[in-house]
Order: sequence, then C-alpha cells, then structure tokens
Amino acid sequence: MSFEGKIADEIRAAAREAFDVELENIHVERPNDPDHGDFATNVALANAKVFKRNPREVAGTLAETVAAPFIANSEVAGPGFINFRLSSDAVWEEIASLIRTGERYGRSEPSGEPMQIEFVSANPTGPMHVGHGRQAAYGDSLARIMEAAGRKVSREYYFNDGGNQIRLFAESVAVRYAELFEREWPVGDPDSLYKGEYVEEVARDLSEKYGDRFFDVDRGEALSEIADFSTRWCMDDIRRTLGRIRVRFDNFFNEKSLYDSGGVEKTIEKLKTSGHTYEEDGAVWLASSEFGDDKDRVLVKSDGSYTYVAPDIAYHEDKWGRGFRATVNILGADHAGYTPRLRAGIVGLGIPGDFLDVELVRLVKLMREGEEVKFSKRAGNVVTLDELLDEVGEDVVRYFYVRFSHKTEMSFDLDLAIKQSDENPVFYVQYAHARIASIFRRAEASPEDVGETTPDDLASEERILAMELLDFPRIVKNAAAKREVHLLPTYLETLATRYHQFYTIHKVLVDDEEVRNRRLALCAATKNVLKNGLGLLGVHAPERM
RNA sequence: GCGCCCGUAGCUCAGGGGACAGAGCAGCGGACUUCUAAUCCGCUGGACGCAGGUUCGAAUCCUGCCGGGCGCGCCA
Repeated sequence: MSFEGKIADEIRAAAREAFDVELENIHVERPNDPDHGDFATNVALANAKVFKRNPREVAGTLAETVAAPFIANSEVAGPGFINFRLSSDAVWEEIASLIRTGERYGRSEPSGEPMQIEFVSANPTGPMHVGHGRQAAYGDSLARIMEAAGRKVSREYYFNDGGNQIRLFAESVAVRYAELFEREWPVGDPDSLYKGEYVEEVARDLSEKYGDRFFDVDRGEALSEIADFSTRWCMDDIRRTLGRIRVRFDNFFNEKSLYDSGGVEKTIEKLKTSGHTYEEDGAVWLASSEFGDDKDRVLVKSDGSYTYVAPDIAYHEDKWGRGFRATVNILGADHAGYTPRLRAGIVGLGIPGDFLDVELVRLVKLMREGEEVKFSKRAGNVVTLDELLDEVGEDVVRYFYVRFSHKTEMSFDLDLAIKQSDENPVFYVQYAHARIASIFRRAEASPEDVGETTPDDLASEERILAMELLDFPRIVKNAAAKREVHLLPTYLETLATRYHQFYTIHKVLVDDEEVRNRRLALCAATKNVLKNGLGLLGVHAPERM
C-alpha cells in the first residue's frame, strides 16, 4: 500500500480513538514545500464541522494520537494541517522494494474490463501529417499507461476505404497515371482532386506494376482497382511511419469489410425498425436530435450511397458485438461536432450512449518563420510526419507531442524545433538516465545487483530524490484515470531535476562502502523509474549520450 | 446565433479546494584537475482574461461577460 493510504488509515484510526468520529475521504498529499514534511493532510480543516472544534486543536490531538513505526514525526502547521515525516527506514524499505520490482515498478495488478482504444484512423488518402502524429503519440502512450494501470488494451485503427474521398483520391491518381502515358483521364471537377506529390508517386508505382492496362477496361472497374491499389499504398506508407515512432496496432479495421459483410445495411435496417429514422427528400435520416444532436442527420443519401456516419455506427455496433464494454475514441478536435450524431446512432441501436467515450486531441498549430502554416490534405501542402521525424528525430517528436495536455492547442515551431532539438526536455530526462548508466559502467556493477543497504541518515538531496521516486506509481495511476498523458513528462522532468541536483552535490563512487552502496541504490532506483516512465511514452532510455 | 474546448511570467506550458502561484526557454551573473557541464546554483520577470457567487479558504468549483480555437454538409 502507498504511504498516502497508510497515513489515511492511521488518521482514520486516530479520529476514531480520540474523537469517536468516522472519517471518509481522507486527503493526503505531498506538499510542494519540503519544509512541510513528506506528506500532509487537511482533515482537521476539511472536517471542522464534524469535529465541532478548532481545526488546530483537532490537528494537534490527531498528530499526537497517530503512532506508527513508519512515521518519524507528525506536527501541526498553518491553519490546521498535519505534516508527516517518514522514518528513513520506511523510505528505504520502499526504495529496496522498488529496485527488486524492476520493470514492473509502477505497474498495477490486472484489473478492470478490457478496453479498446481507437486512434489515428486517418484515411488512406495520403501520408500522415503532423496532426495525426499527435493523436498517434497520445493514443499509443495512453494505451501503454492504461496497460501499466492494469487494463488489458486493444489498439485499433479504423480506416475508411470506401466512400467519396476514396473515389476522389483514386481519380486523382488516375489523372497522374494518364499523364505518364500522355493521355487524358476525364474527371468531373479538377479542383477537388488531391494534389500532393505523393499522388504522382502512387501513379508511378501503379504504372510500373500494371502498365497501361487501365485504359482498356471499363472506367468504373479501373477506378475501383486503382482505388484498391492506392489505398493499400497509403496504408503501407502510414504503417511504415507509425513504425518509426513505435506505434503499433492490434487491429486495422476497414470500413469496406462492413459493406462486404452487409453490416452497414443490417445496421440501417435495425435503426429503421427501431423507429429512429425517417425518409425525406429521397434520403434516409437519423432522428439524432432526439438524442441530443443539434439536428437530424442523413444516413443514406438520395443517390443511395451512405454518409460517413452510417458505416461508423455499424462499426461501433461491431465493437459492441465483439464484447468490448469500455472504449475510448481518440479524435481530432475538428470532429467534436461529429460525436453526438454517432452517439445517437449507437443509442438508437439500444447500446448505452456512454459506450462511445471520446477524447478530443487539439490540433497542432504549425509555425514556420513565425507564421502559421495553413495546410490542407487535398491542396497537398501538408507537413508530413515523416518530414518532421527526419528533421528532429523520433524521441523528440514523441516526447514533444505528449508533453502538453492533449486538450491544449499546441504550437509547433518547426524552425525552433530543429534549432533547439538539442535543448529539448527529452534530452534532459534521457541524460539523467545515461549519466546513471555511465556510473554503473564505471562501478562495474549492474543496477540489478544492488543489494539491500542501510539508509543511515539520508542527505537532503537523497531524501528528496527518494520521495520523488516513490511517487511514480501514483503518477501512472493518475495519468490513466484522467487520461492525461502529459503528467508523465511533467513528472519525469521533475525526477530528472532531483537526480541532477543529487548528482551535482554527492559523488556516488566514494570509498566509504556504505555510502557508496546507498547512492548506487538510489541510482539504480532512478534508472529504473526513468526507463519505465520513458517506456510508457515510447521513448528510448539511452545508456550513452 | 447555438454547442464543445481554452485564457497562468516576454514565449511554450505545469499546477489533486488549501500553507508565500511553478518549470523550461529567452535575458543577466556564477560553478568543470573530481562518476558525462546535454548539468548545477543565483538574479530578473505575474491584475492566474474581467466581474460576481459558493467556502473558514478559489488559479482550481458555479454563473455571467470579454477574448481565442474548433464544430454546426445528402464531405470525411
């Protein structure tokens, strides 16, 4: 059990003993100011009404009543806080346990329902751009954190390989393809075509593989084959890029399979039967406004084709059918208005609305030379994730993406990112790890070999470092519960600071064996936590820098 | 206009209803004969957007306003 939990138990017992009061929700926290002890609680203040006494007086009595071997000292401070200081033995016992636990330190026992996290889900109509990158980094890190918190997680990528955008993309490729043979491929509206350079690349690969055969077959058939080829090309490209930043998926789910299996049709029929649809102007509408949407939405267009939401509802029904009961959808913030209609469809099928649990990731504002770079996929002026990775490197990119709350708009200054890449906070954290590795090389010892050592009295920097290390499991749990990945980078930077401060003041490899062993143990513990923490973000913990 | 999100140091951002609001970058000044100076220490820097409310106590919770972002297609 954590120290917070143990202290809460002690206080509960003390309140019972001294005041015959049963306390609930005892809040124990780590104070910002080290002068306020290792832990503090506001129970006397928060429960002033229950105690019907002066908070300072209550705190004084509780502080006196609390008696446990792991508490070295408890005292009243300020308006009625109780500050606790742990015994060095108790702290050290935890550090020893931390080292023994190794890579499992910070991980919880399996608990909770299996969870499915859907993220990225970028359409295969082009390369991943910097906005997708943020969703990929956030989603994958969240998945890792959830797993550490004990959940079983399935990562899924849903991709749209049918529909209007795909048709447009296939036409775009076809036009380039035709150009390679100095022929024309007639299209409706040239302005709506995709324009990136990669379109030409796809066309070139297409021509290399199939030659000019698409001029001889039926246009619709040709286009369908070109669409298959082009979407596969893009998905391969996307998978390769995801691999670069160490993002993996358990399942790639394609929209087309829902058409092929008749799933979309079945879902629409079910919605019709349930009475939540109606026909108007030749289209089938979902009465989504009954379920909190601003207005009703079209499911089946008057030309018989489906809107995007139709297969997506079927997809979520499929998720439910596969037995998932806890899901998270990670979407770009530009999809905020889309959620209510999807939820309406799900509820219309009799599935609980909270089955659709959405986490919106704010878009990335790209700056170049102080100017915002506006981009659009179709116009082809995107900054791709690959370009960014080429320029600043995988660890920097992954770390930088999740350093800030996914809820805040993030501006990514490309020039600054390149120029300052060696000042990026990720190196600060990694450097602490590399420094420790260097010490163990020098000591010809392995962090795993560090046995039990007595704490003696810990120096201030040693104690502060130790307390920070012991906070790691709580940070992981909290990040999982709040789905705030950025709490980890924030924590890791604080931890690295504590280590660098310790390192500057105390030499590890001293002659005094007891001191040396104690400091090596702290190094081993720090190395372990840094590695585990960086691992949750998909960032390397280098042995040398 | 309606809905969701966001306003904290010059910039990028942390901040579990509590004890003097923090970090990094930028600026200024120090510290390498010593386990990696990609580091450390100090200084400068703030109406926590504004106004009310709840509370013993609000950057944090509630309401209203102001400012910004996104959404409001038979696009995805």
